[in-house]
Amino acid sequence: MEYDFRKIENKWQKYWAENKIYKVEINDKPKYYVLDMFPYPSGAGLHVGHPLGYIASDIFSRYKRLCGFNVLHPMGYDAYGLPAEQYAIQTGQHPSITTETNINRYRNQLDKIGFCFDWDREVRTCDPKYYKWTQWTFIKMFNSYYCNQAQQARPISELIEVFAQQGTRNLDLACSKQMQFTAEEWNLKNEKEQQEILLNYRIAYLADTTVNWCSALGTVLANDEVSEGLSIRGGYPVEQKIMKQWSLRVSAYAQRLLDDLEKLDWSESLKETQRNWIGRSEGAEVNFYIENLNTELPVFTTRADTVFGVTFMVLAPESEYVDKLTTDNQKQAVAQYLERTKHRTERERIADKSITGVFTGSYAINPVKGNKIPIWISDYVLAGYGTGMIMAVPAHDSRDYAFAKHFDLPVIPLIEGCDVSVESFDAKDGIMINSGFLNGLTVSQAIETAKKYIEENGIGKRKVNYRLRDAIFSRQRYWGEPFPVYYKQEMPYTLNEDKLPLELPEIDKFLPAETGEPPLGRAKNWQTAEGYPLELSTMPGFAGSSAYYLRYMDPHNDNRLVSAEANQYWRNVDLYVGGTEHATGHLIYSRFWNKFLFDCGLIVENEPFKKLVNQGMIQGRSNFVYRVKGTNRFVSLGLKDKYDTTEIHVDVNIVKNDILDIDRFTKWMPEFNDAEFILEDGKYICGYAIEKMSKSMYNVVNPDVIVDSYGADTLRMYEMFLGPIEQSKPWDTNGIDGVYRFLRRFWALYFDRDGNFNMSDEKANQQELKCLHKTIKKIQTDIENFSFNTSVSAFMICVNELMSLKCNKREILEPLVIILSPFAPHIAEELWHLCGHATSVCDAVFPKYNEEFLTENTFEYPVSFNGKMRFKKELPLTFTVKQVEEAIITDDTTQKWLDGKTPKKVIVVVGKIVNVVI
RNA sequence: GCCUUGGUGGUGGAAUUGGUAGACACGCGGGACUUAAAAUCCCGUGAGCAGUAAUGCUUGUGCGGGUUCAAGUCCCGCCCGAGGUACCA
Repeated sequence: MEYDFRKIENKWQKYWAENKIYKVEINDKPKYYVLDMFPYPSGAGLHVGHPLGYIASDIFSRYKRLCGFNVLHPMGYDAYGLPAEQYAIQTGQHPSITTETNINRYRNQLDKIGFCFDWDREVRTCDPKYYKWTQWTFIKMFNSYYCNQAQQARPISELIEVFAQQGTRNLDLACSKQMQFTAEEWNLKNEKEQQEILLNYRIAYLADTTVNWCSALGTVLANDEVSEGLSIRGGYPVEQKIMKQWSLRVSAYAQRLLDDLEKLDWSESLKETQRNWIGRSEGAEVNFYIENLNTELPVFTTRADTVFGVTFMVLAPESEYVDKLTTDNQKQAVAQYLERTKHRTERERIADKSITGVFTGSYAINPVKGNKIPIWISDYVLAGYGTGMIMAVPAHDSRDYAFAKHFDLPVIPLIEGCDVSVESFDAKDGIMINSGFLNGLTVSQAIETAKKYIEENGIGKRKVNYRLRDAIFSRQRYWGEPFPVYYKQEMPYTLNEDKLPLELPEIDKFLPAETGEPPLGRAKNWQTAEGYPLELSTMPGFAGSSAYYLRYMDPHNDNRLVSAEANQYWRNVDLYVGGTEHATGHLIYSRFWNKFLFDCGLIVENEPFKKLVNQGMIQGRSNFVYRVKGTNRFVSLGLKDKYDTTEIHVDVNIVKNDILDIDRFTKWMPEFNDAEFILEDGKYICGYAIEKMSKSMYNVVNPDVIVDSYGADTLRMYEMFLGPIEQSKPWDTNGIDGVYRFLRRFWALYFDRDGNFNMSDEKANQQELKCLHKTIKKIQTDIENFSFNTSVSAFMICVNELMSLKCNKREILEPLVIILSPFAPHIAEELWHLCGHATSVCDAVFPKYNEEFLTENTFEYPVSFNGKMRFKKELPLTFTVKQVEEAIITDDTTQKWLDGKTPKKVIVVVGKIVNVVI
């Protein structure tokens, strides 16, 4: 019987769906949770790169299930997003319709690949039943503060009580800006004033913040949504602007996010990316006395040792101290400078590195040296980092150096023997000079000594700074979760939980309102029953994706985010598979979100994703044809140098193994109808290039096309065979035939010459058993190591061997079906049923290998030695002492190493590798 | 600049973690079957040299050194690619 993959795949996909084979419930087996990053359903549908990670996780899920685990492997959709909204703006079609259509298309494509998802647990972030819990968590965050002493989020009600009793005394709280007040002061404040203060401590808070404003998109963006001054989506310019926005106090969790990375089984590079993003730096906050303000201002430095070399101070243009420090005669110059920097976008600032700045007119006093130093303003200092002001040490910081040279400020070298006439000396080694009590120390000693001095003399304190900022949580868009927030006396209050979900209202147009308000400004009656106005912004994309993994545990629960029982059982994700592009976005937010819920005692695990595997990107492999200029003649790749040609992208779907299907090409586009061809060896060979997979390059390969012509099992195995899962690689169908052939050969093992299903019950011999057990062992270790490309090879070797042995024995072939089933579930299911089983192959048990069949021939040799060696000559399966001796002696290096001694015990494995013992 | 990764045939990629480098697959060459093609199957395939041949020898994992009986793998110094990050004080 022929291997009819269409028939087989349709049959079993239907069977799986109808019988809910992959439905999971809590039971008494051990659990295993495998999660894919859920997709944003874009209009373009899935391309061949998307399923790569899904296939890997599917194989793993199926394998774990065969090993006796109760495997949770759900799927859903990250359904809020900009493309649907932009499409809505252009066409007027409601984003929910676009989203629904796209989801259906995705589902259709996913179903064809034969995944073992439990679709009963599907979630969509735009579903009110789902986002009810996103809003609910937001309310929790609004009603919490972060206690630095306990390193934990706590209810805000607790803080209100403390304020009423002791004010801010003895408190160490995460906040937007340091505040100090007594209980009396607190108690005298009115409701609005108290609410204002509380916003400074809430984990979800509303505040004036410097934000990335993208006017082309009409919304603010988070740091991870901006790269090099351009928005990641769309590539529009982004500028810095101060706006009142919702933020999440992620920075409070910086240290925990950093520390807990240690426990995670993630790739080193991903952890490193997160460490960089969190950006912990240890240093000190040093107070500088400001003469004309009669006050002290702190600056942050990691180089406290260089305090004797401070020759000026620099303030960020956005700093709140700019006004206070500007003296009357500098007012105009400063105003001019601010005007200029304000209108520069982030991108311009990066592109144009010319040095700019202006003197404020004020001076500070060096706390160790007592001299007067001028205070400048420059945009090379960032308002959002440290205190927005720096002490400049031009001799040992290249940026300060450039500034000093440009404005002709003094440079004082602090390290013995360094030459600062042309550039600064940034390295942290050498012996200190010109530095008072630090003279003669090494730099690292000096840093420590200086910090100690600063603390002991009340000049400042040790301080740890983080680069990680709070996440801006408002978006001026329509297609997102509404905030469960209303305003009373201009202060935000959250809705009662029983009002949730607060559903997204209908609006007539999806553009911002004429008033300049976000789109929700167009909604009618967007207010509470009492008539208080509701928040007009919506939440960003990461709101819905931060805790979706919890919702899968208990997706239909309307009373809890997740029941204690379900959470106790499923705990957290054992294996998370997805792209590395989420390293500084989703994967930080999700960890933060999870830790917050953990602090609230709502969930049992403090990290969401134990093990994480990043699948590589699949790039496109474009094909080209070469048109002779000014004609409609096309010349094959090998001959193109003889002509003057233009390179034209050609649809990769009409090219096979770089050979152009001429017939289809002429029909592809009208202009090619009468094309002529200059062939080589009767074929038209196309050129190729590796590029991003995109429509405009005609290199998008749709998985449906592959499934149609080769079947889902071939697609699955081929995607795995392509190379290591973490590696990026171009999609290249050149090898797919090999995998297809393998499956057909595999199929043929189970059928006799006449095409009848045929297995014998005869006992397997040693060789057949070895072949099987070798394969079981290899596949098992490969799956556990996520090395799927080598697994596919192992199957190929196994089948080739069994074919040459003409093996048709049940004892061998039946276990083989089971170990193949994670990779090619359809063909395995068919064969499993043909073997006479009534239940699905996924309920079988992964066979155990027997080491006995794998090792042979242990041989005792009468002399002494220690170490490892190998034979140059291969030994036969059975051999004599003499043969061993000969084998050893023929090997020069071994002989040299033996140095006249003779081994005592020689262990031979499969005639090859030998352990030799003294 | 800093951090993280990689660099192996014509191509994608293997290598039990220090033990016959190039598994498996593609491609290519040769053959069988066929009227023919497709499909299928078999043989060969890193490079170089010698031989009628089985085979033998030399060389070979980005470059240069080192450790070791033995290095793609470990150590030192470079070169190149990919990704992350960057006026972060």
